Amino acid sequence: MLRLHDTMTRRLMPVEPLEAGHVRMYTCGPTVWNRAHIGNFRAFVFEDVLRRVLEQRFGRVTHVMNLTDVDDRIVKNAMTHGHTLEEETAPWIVAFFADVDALGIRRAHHYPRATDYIEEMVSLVERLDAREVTYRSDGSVYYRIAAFPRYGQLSGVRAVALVAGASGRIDADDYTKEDARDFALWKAAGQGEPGWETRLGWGRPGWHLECSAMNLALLGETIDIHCGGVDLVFPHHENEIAQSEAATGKKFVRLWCHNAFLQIDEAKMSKRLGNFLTLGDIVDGEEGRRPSTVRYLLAATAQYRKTLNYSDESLEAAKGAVDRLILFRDRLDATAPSRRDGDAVKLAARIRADFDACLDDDLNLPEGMGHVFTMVRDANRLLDEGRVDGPGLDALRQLVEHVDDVLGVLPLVDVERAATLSPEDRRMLSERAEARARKDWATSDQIRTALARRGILVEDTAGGQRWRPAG
RNA sequence: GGCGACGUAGCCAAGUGGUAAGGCACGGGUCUGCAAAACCCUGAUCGUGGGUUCGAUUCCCACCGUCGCCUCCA
Repeated sequence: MLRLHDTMTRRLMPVEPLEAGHVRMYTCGPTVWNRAHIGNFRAFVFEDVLRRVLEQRFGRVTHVMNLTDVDDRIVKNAMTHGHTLEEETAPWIVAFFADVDALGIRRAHHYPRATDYIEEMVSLVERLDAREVTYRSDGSVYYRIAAFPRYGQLSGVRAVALVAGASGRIDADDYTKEDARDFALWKAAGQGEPGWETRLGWGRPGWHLECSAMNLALLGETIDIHCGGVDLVFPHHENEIAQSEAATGKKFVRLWCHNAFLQIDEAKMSKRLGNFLTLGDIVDGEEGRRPSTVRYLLAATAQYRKTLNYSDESLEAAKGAVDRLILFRDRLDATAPSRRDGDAVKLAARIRADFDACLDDDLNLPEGMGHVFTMVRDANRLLDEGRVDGPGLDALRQLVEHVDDVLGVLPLVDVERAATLSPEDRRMLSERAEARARKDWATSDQIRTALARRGILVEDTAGGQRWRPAG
């Protein structure tokens, strides 16, 4: 049984969807004001792994991820550039999906944009008005935290302990609120600023409102799982709870999952600190890293609730792990069944059970991969000894497929390989094969060296030469 | 100041009340025309100090260190 750490109760909770065989999941998506960096993608990759496990266990998942396409930064940039909001965000949305695809992240079923749900948000505010948890000030609408006694339950942040501006991230004077803890549901917009003329007046939605409104519209009043980075626990998710539960009177989320940060040079990777890298930086940079390596690093290097360190060495190690796995898959594909049987079927069954158990235990993919690599060693030994028969090969192949159904790196490697070989590379490979056929080692080695400089590693096997991309 | 997380071999990182997975790197070996891959061998007593226990890296306390959240950052 799959169990996940629930932020609300702070314990492992079994996943039991409200509707049998159908999990409803909402994950906080990007604010499209800039290109998302790989720290952001740690969250999206984690959520993708979760989604894949949920699909294995429950069959059906409805996954919603919002695109926040209106916020203070977007408004500011749009005005600076003379863009509409849509013009300002369009390129970043395109870039986001390019990275999602490059990292093999399964696309959510819905990517609602905040700006497409203005009416839903206005209605939600009206419902909150009816519950008397709102108030007006300077044309904006605020949520009165004092009216929601459960406030703070998710984050453990006690109301009294909150110090306005303690993080140094906001100028508290910018807001005219009754209480520093209150937050804007609807923000009055100035002349010439982007906004919407609505029943709440001229303005734009506050940050948290969209998630409550779109959850309600696409998944219903109570959802099974809601995910995001730990930084969203407070205030974002706390505020979502306050909005949603005050409006519906029902439990909003049954299980809250939050992933830890990606760290670089002993600090959280973030736009604000300027210590961030995008997928493009890594893939197009000098090292020429591959998306499959980045995915492995983000998905399988550390358990999702542990801080993960980014460094060139950790990328190198991730690459090594991907190589080991892909070479093993290749070997299985290239191997003919032997007569003798070394119990590979039993080995595969045992490792599969171990792997699944690790994932069931709060998605511990790093531990699961430990079992997988133990299997790779044992299976390679059996293959060396010629002790894997037909059923054994099938079982091992199916196991690799089962593992990668969660890990998701093998298809990326296949794409990378297809894109790596130029016509010139192909010509050199066939020349080398010919040289080898006539035992012209000098020419053969020379071409191998030349290909290596072009990023193609060639190696010889009993079945002929094979190659793989370096980097 | 409030709340929380973490500290395991050169690096990354699992894990357990009974003497510690896996990946990368390093060294030796088998195999190979050479190399690669693969396989074999080799490395840590788990931040520090106490406590509980027959026994703790794993539970408790203190301390040291690192990191995060505390209003629009995944």
